[in-house]
Amino acid sequence: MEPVRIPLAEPVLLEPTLKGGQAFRWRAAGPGWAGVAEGRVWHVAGHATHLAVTCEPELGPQQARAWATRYFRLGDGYAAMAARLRREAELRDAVERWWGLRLLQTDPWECLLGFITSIHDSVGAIETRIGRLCRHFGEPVRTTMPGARGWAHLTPPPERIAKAHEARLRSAAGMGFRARYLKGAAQVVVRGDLPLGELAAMPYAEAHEVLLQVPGVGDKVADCVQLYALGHLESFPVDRWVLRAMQERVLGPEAKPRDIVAHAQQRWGKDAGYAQQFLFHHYRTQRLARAAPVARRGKA
DNA sequence: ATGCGACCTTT
DNA sequence: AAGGTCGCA
Repeated sequence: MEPVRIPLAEPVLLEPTLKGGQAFRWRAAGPGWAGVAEGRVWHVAGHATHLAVTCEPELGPQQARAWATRYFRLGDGYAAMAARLRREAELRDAVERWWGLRLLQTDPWECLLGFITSIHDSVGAIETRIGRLCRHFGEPVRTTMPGARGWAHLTPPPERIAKAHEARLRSAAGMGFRARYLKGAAQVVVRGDLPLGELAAMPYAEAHEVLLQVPGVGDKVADCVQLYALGHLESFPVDRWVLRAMQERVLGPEAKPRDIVAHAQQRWGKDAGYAQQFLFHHYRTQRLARAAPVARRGKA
């Protein structure tokens, strides 16, 4: 399949976008990135001026283009958003350094599964765990995609997880205490009590309340699903990194997650989600780079 | 209402 | 020590 070329108005920084904790199934593959999403294996490469996309099973050019346009949120008016955020003192460095960092629009179930799996762990461990989960419970598909050649495994649907044994989710996938959450969430979805298809059309606050009823979903996971799958761009997921960044740079050490969300949403509105992504990525990469050499000596 | 420890496994 | 959630003081 000839790659579909998609012209870009603004650059897309693939590495921080695909490996920055929004999705967990992308790997470096030759000149670009290979990943599994929405029942297919994808390969995406790109530059400042265009994206080149292929997939298996193959898709027509218009459909592949439509997928990439949605997945990378190419219609968001990136330049205007980034220009607005760049005027904010606390965000300026982050926006300039990571111009081209994008928000993804992923599948709601894959996203929910990913962020329940992510609870209390590091990105590397999360990717390993999700890989194992998919290998053991997901449908295998043969692929010749560069970087993924051989067999890939699709994300197991809620029906599959709902009937899996919790003990196997723990041992085979390494899910630990999250096994109970994930199975519970899958059961809620299968039962029809979490209308994943309808959430995007609901207002932020309403969808948030619905998501909080799901086992394993608290404020942070709900906000991740709302931001990365439902297109609720005012979501502002507060994890350890964003908590530290906002406390250090904006609201002081006493600020609690609730205060931070409220502040971000009233200050940045529908740009809050992008603001969070810039802040998270900038702060995290800085801190990891600075902490790595020191960490070997012991506690900081 | 607010705060704190437990929770599985892996990096 | 790690991208939280839950349940109980």
